[in-house]
Amino acid sequence: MATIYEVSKLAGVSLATVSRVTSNNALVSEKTRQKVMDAMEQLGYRPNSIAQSLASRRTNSVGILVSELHGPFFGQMMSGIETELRAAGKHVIITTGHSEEDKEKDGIEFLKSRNCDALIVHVEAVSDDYLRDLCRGDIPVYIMSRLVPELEENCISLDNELGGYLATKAVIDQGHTDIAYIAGQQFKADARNRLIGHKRALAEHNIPFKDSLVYMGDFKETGGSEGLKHFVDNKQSFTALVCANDEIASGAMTCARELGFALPQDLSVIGFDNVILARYMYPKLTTIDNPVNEMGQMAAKLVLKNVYQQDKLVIKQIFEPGLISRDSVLSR
Amino acid sequence: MATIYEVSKLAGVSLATVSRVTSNNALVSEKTRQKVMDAMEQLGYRPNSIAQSLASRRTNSVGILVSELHGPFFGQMMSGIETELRAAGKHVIITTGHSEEDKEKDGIEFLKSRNCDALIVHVEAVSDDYLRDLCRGDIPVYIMSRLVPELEENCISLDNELGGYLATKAVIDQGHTDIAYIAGQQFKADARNRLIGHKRALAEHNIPFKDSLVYMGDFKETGGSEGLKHFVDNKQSFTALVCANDEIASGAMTCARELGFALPQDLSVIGFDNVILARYMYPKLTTIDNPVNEMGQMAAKLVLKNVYQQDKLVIKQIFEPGLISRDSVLSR
DNA sequence: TTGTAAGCGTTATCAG
DNA sequence: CTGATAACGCTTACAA
Repeated sequence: MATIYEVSKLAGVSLATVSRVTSNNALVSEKTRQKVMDAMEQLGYRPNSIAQSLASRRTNSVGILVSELHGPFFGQMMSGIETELRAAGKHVIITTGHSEEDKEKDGIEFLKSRNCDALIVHVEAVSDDYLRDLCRGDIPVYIMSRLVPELEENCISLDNELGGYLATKAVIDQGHTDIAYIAGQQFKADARNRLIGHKRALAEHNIPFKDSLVYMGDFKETGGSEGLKHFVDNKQSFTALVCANDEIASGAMTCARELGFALPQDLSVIGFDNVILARYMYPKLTTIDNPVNEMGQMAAKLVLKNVYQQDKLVIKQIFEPGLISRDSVLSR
Repeated sequence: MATIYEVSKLAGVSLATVSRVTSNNALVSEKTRQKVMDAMEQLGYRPNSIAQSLASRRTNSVGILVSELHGPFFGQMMSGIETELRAAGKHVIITTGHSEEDKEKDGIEFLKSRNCDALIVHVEAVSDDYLRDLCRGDIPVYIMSRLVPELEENCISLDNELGGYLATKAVIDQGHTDIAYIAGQQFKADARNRLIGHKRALAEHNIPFKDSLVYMGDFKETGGSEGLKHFVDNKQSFTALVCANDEIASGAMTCARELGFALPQDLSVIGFDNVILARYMYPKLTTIDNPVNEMGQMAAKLVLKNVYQQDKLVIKQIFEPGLISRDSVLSR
């Protein structure tokens, strides 16, 4: 591979000048620029990004930490991030935290050791304090889908309370008043806020909140099936089921069918996230849109703006969820 | 951040010695090693990976090119690759090709410019010739889910012909003889081979192959719905539908239901890939397992072995698909 | 507008 | 087993 040295020789200019034309930021006369370009072309020169990084103290890489590499949620998120960053010539280094504290911290260390210019993390297990500490370090960190007090500037998040509210309101608007709720793990802020939104919707419509109609599950299919069984075992009666995410809804629907419910006639179900599989389910799932892809793009823009000085980018830090009506909620 | 220089000073040894203990490969006396370790500890020293790369001409990064970052198929694949590589202290730089020739080539160039030690690519649009050329270059390239003639050594692939055979055989074994098939785009080798397997299964069971029962679609939901409509519009009669992948199956099932079919009573459907959503569909989809996750791991092992000299790893280049029986195929 | 030269933080080669 | 010292390929003051 040709080096900048050979280019400078062939073009008959100094190293510095070649560097100037490649980085395209300093003033070089059109004539010399052309000479240099020709030489580069002729030698098939491509700058060595490692050497560039070492000298400029900038790697043009941003580290991404997600819980999992698979799953529609993270897929959308990474997709949004990568598209935006790639277009700007930056690359993403991706690693996983598996929603476990140790692994999340480990992933972050790993990324830091890789000299990323910035980090975009989706962490669930690590504490707010840890994050505040982390943000005090020398590498900029941006946080996805989580609003950390004192770190609002670094967060891209969804208004989960509103989402929870909208979900429950959607079934109330269809005439339901006996409404069960399967929640996510309450150590996760989004799960907590969605539940709060649920309660607000009930209160606003004068429907008394009953503990017996809430099941604390987790964000997985099994959470849904266990939740539904729990309600049935306890002889609760309800015509609508609000689920804290789509996977829960899927598990609950499968289970409901096994227990002999006709869907959506005997039971209306609403999810949250509008993850791809919501479209594939039967009946197609009514749910709350979580614009993860856009949020991913926005996180990328945030780093482009703050870290790479792309000043005119407009940033939006809090996103609003919206109702996606499909076939799983029936009017009473 | 402390540098190797400060460590060497504090430990009272030379740069070279510090380097020896960090890279842990040369012989250093236990005593000096300890001194150095202490100094590193005390300074919170972490080697600068960029400088290491520049000096050692090795980045410890492997470039991954997938068609999309979202979607269960690629999720599984990346997951397999990342887990394995991360455990070995290597990192992955991920980018996308969107199944378009230009973008795939572009992605590869991007990765090359990033000085990756190796590339693992899942490309669909680029020609075999291009890949053969690419492999002649100085950076090792490994190819996922595609068997390129003359490049067998660099490929990790699935026996798609066998998979296609197994899918069709599965419905034949359940007593079906009128079998429709919705294929994927025939410029993709896997789509072609699955169809060949389908034909072999028919032939082996003395079921005449009829052109009218094959629809050339694409690997998406819409391919499934269009295919099914096509057969119905042409008044074809069939009791089983074999789909070239799960998304096609999903589209076909949704469409079938809209057309008034009861599933699986009126129509048995089988998919291919055993992508996560297969579990979520109703009825749960019978399909062919495509062990993408394992294949991803294996690709990673291949680079660990060939590029990073982890010699004792055992490599398997061709994977076998298997039948996953669920609820969407009914016995006649 | 262009050139000179000093880093950037390591690894690797050679002596000792 | 340890130490000098020259790369690695580029960026960036500073000078001209």
